[in-house]
Amino acid sequence: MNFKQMTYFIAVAEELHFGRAAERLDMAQPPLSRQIKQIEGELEAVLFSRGRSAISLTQAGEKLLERSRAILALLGDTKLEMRRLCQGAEGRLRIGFVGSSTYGILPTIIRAFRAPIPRST
Amino acid sequence: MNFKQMTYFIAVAEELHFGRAAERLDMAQPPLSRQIKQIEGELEAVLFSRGRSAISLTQAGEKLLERSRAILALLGDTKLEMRRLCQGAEGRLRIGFVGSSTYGILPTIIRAFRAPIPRST
DNA sequence: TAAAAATACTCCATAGGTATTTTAT
DNA sequence: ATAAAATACCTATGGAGTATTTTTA
Repeated sequence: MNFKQMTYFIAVAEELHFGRAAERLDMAQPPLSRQIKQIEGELEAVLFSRGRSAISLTQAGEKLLERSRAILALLGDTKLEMRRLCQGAEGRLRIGFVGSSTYGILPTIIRAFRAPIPRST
Repeated sequence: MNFKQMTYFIAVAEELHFGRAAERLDMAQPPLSRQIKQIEGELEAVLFSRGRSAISLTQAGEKLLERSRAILALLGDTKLEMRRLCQGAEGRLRIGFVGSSTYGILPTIIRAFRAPIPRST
């Protein structure tokens, strides 16, 4: 089971209809059915009760829905955190030097930043 | 980023050495390096400071290690829960009927369970 | 210069698509 | 009989391997 399969499962669990879930996921119905089957195989659990004009979540399915949402939320949160940390790192970048005047050396620093990174020999 | 990449990242973060991490993951070093690079690209974050004889976690890397462990723990927990629910479902299966004696019909029930499921016409 | 990571390339597994069949009301 | 899910088959993306190059202490 992977994150993509979790989003697939959540879509089917919310729509309770493979066709509509596939549409919402912008994919075809057969690969969606197969992915759900694969999850069921891997977990050795039946997640949906299939009937012609109504599928419903089993007890295991209900639980998995809950957990999948929690896991995906934690993942999303982590991605935001990563972005935040990078911005923070940029925000903390300060350059200082000791000398009588900043103005003389500033253009040199700027040129150094803009120049291609030299290879070591 | 997916679960597999998380386990890759955790291995490198713990070993602080791509070669050893690859060995531990029972895979070659180049695909491991590529997967880590791919994570860094997706998250737009540098996770390791690379030096010749020492790599180390950046601040973002430390955070991701923490979060990855939490996410994988939650996933493992979920899988156990699924198994537990299925066992529970099996445990609740009871068959009853109204009649004077169980013994006469029991072999019939057993045969019915063992027979191939008939197709509807 | 040597140990380690990155790159180049090749191959294969699997996710996804289309067409079709099976199922259940 | 019909709507919906499952199956069959094909294609293509990308993950993993081997060989090699690049890096830096």
